[in-house]
Amino acid sequence: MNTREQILEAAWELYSDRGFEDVSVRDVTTAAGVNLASVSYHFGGKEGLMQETVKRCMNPINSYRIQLLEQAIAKYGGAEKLPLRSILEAFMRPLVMPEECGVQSGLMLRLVARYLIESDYAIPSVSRDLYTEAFQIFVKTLLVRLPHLTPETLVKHIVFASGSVVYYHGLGKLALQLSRSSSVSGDANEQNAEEIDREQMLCDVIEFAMHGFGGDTHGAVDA
Amino acid sequence: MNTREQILEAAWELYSDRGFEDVSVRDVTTAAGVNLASVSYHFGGKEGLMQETVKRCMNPINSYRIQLLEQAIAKYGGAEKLPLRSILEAFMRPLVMPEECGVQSGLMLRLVARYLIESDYAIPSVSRDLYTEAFQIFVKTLLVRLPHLTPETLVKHIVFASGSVVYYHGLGKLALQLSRSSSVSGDANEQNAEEIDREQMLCDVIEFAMHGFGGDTHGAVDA
DNA sequence: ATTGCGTTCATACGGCCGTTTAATATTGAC
DNA sequence: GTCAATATTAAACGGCCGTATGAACGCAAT
Repeated sequence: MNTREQILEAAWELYSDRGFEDVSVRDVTTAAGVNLASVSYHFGGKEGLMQETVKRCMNPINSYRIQLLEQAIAKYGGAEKLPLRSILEAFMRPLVMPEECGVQSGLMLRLVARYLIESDYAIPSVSRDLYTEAFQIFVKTLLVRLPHLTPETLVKHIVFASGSVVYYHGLGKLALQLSRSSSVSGDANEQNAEEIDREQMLCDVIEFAMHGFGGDTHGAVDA
Repeated sequence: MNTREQILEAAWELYSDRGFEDVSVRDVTTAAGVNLASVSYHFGGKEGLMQETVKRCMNPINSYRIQLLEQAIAKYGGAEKLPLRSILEAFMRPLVMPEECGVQSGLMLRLVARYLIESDYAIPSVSRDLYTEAFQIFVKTLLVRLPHLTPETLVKHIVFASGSVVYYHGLGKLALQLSRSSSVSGDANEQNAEEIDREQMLCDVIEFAMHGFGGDTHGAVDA
């Protein structure tokens, strides 16, 4: 029964690092130290392994989102008193700090981004319900706080905010290099040593998005 | 000499639609109606074709960004009088309306997103200089308008804004479905008929980002 | 001890991949 | 018309891919 977990763990790491299409079943089983046929046996094939890998990552994220939102509502004693900042943090923190809900960080955002693009933005059916639930809860809660905005506008802004954090996670370091380097570096694409401070990044993107949300009202932003 | 162009055109379409790894050289040459070996002859191999395809798309985008910014500066008679909105539009419009600079729309954002992810966010060296130039020009211009912000902050915000538009372009329709559908639809992932109004989307994301930029100053946002 | 079942194993299969080769066709300068 | 340079072609190469197969193994229940 350990084989299944070993496969998932190796798959998670390889897929995040190199993408789905580029990683063969042999790569996964070799890294996991199990037999080639185990993937067919446990997951029915490569497609099944891919979906299971994404599911094991997306589901905790969406559950954690809902959990954080409920905690915040309880803390402030009702959705109507909930600061916009707390709502946004509940939605975005699981993306930036996935290890807080048991998902290995660092590779998560890239894995999800890969999957969404390669699958033509089709969320795997095993995760779709949970994804839908989380989305609807947040729209409803935001509607209490910002009743003058339409649900469509709220959805739009949530997607904007998510895109900000996902994109920055991927391109942030590169962009900093590009903006600095006055064509200093000889050979291109050298890896930058300094890691991005994720807590700071979360804070920044929340700040950015908060003004985007509040911008329509000029006053609903608190704290 | 026509063969080269036919290959590039077919490659562009197939790569954007199905991804780089998933499209074989045979797929491209068949769609282009040319011989299989032509790719090796004209581009040295698949990698060369991929880079050339991305280059033919990114370079016009970055050139158009610079062009729009210069036009706006000329219109307002100096960078110091340039509205923040115009700067942001100059940076983002080429992403949303690539056909204005000769790049087929619709598939462009997906192609770039795919390439960046699959190449580990390494911009092809053939486009890196132009990309760097555009980025530096915009940071410099923004610095004139928002002198109280650090270059690092500006870079961050530019990336945030770009992520918003890219992400929304990919997930916008899906997110709308998810937020609406109270588990109405039986079979998942049905294609939504209504197309997103791109001009409206550009306007929305500029509005969103503008408040994010201006949010730190509470007053620098004009018009 | 043996039966039955879930699991793991080594191995083989057909298929598509990217690239190469050598022959042929096309072109343009002289 | 000749000849070299450029461009296109058909065919083949070795290699890795995902999957299927049937035997071997572990182990509880009988």
